[in-house]
Amino acid sequence: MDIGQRLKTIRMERGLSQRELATRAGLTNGTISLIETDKTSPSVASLKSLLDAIPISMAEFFATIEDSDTPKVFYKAEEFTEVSPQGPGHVSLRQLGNARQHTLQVLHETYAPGADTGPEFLAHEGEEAGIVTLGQIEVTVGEAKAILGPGDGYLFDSRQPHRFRNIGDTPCEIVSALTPPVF
Amino acid sequence: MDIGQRLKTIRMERGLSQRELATRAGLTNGTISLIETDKTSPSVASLKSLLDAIPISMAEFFATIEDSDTPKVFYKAEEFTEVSPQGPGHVSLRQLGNARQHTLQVLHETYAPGADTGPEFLAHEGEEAGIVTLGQIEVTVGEAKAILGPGDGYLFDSRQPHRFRNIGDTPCEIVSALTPPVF
DNA sequence: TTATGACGTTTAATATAATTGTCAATTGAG
DNA sequence: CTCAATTGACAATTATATTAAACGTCATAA
Repeated sequence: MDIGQRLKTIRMERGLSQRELATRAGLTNGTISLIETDKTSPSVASLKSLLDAIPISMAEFFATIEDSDTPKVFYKAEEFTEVSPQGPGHVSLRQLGNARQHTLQVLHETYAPGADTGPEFLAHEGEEAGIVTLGQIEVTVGEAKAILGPGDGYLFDSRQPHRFRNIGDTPCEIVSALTPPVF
Repeated sequence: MDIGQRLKTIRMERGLSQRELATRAGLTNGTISLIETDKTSPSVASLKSLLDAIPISMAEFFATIEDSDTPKVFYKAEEFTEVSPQGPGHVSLRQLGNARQHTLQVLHETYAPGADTGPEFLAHEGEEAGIVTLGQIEVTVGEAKAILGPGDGYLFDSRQPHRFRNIGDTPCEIVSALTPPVF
């Protein structure tokens, strides 16, 4: 994100010193120094004060920092967002991009040893497919059941009840795709 | 601004509980409660974590909260932004709206007793006018000098050197307009 | 009824942001 | 050059956000 660099750039553009901006915003120059050098993460109240004094809106401030005009295509591993209902516990579901803006949802799933999507079977509209990249997992779809390893895959109508269980003693990773997105 | 209400609304729309969102974001449910009830102002780092877990971008979050589609027309007194270089000390210059987006700049100026824009005369492009609403002030424009009271006004080419001094013992308020904006 | 679980809130302890005072480096004037 | 003023950064203190654990409420089920 680099809030600090962004703030510094705007402040310089307007020809303001840290002290000048500070007095306008009702803060101190020290605070601005810490923010600009990324030694602290300001409260939104503090940041709002600073932006009001420049002046520039919060939306503008963050717009140029994160949303580029060109749609985002590439994602680093750490940019994936965890969408597992219980957080990254036994089962981790790391989503690629913001599925709400697309018709396709891709997940990087990790099942800890013993992890289980639960005895109550999942079921929802659409199609679902995936390929195992690490470890082993037992997949149940309707009446069918299989144990899949690296390189193996699955593809089914999501309206069929399904369940995933890591019955091994090592973590299992799957790259999966859903359409339309569930979350 | 009401960050709390905004966060709560979005969270509810996605059908998330405070605890669920907290674990996803790596924070605690208590923190979210405090934020949503406006009992604390989160750091931008914390807010980012929450929004990433929803997920929604910072720009989106603040866009609907402050920038309405219809341009802003009305401003409360406390929404004015202080643009005095030294902050609200002797001289307070409170700007109406964001002049950078307009060709007209309106200020609510307050001069403390003895306040002075300085012996070095100001000069810049454009026109400048104002009406005194409270107290008295000595205005010098070029060779001309006058003492103005409530109801009195001035209008001149800003390229002429000018200076404002409150020579009374009560504060002086002026509503002034500049075009184009100076700041 | 009692128990159980999920929910949002509150409180005391802790981690972190913000202030204060100071510093060295830079800039401009004499 | 020297001197004074201004800048951005830093260390120590103060203020505040965040945590962890509790609470009270509301459901649902035994």
